[in-house]
Amino acid sequence: MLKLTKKVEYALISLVHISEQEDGVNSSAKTIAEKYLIPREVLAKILQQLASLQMIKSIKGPQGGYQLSCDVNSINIFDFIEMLEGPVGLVDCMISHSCSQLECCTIRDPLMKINSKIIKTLKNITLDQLR
Amino acid sequence: MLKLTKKVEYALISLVHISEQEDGVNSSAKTIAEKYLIPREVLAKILQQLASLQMIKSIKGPQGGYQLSCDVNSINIFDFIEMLEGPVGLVDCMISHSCSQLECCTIRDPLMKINSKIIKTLKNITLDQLR
DNA sequence: TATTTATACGATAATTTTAGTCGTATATAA
DNA sequence: TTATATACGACTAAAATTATCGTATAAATA
Repeated sequence: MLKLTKKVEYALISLVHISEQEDGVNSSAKTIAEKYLIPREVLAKILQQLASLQMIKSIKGPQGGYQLSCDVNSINIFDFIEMLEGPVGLVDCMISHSCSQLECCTIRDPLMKINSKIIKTLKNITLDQLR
Repeated sequence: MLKLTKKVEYALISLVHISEQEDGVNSSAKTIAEKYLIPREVLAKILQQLASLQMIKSIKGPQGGYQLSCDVNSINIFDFIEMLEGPVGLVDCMISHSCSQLECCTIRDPLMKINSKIIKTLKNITLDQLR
């Protein structure tokens, strides 16, 4: 609980890697996977998702791979996580407004405050700060 | 991801409930389970764990149940979570010092800082603040 | 133009974590 | 003695996460 998924972890590592390449240099899924010991297929899909989110652009064919196509200093970690994983919250009712406890949990309000603080923490860090 | 478990959720709801009872009044697992729509057996075990952690004391037999036996204002949420679920961290290497990425993830240091901030947030809130 | 390298993507499988159930034992109030 | 309640181990189910497989497509280059 309270953990990041491997998907987010792998995505962060990859983005940092890609953002550290010099202009015009491609990073392929294979290269990154081998360097950071990430299963190739898993990483491939994550990079595809990052590409569809316009964070990186793909170059097909031999010598192909990915290049950065966003400002890593203008994207915060919380937004990044939600782009990859969808809505995030400490408990379901922060996300979906549906509460399995019919009269709704007595602790919702305080949990919302904690939730906000955690989100604030994550929003205050941009991707370039991971480099 | 980044979610509390139902176990923690149920435990918090129960503790708040129990802490709101007048002195000498017992709260049974059945009562709490029914009031908050929590599966009885699941709740029973959580309450047993809270009892073994000395946070509540159990009274067996008819009219039995649980009573508060700790200072809810001296226990913070982070410690509470770890008492119930064990070590908590954004990524495994914050907990076990083992990193599946042999040369260790390039993003470990910045993640540790984020981790610390989240822990600090949780440590700054005591259980009585949920009431 | 055939070959190699690389991305694209859907389907599915395996694993792990979380959540819930069942059965039986024990204590105690009335 | 009976009903009520906790104690606890074993087990099952469900959900989320992680990993694998197969096939298609694009493009560089020999």
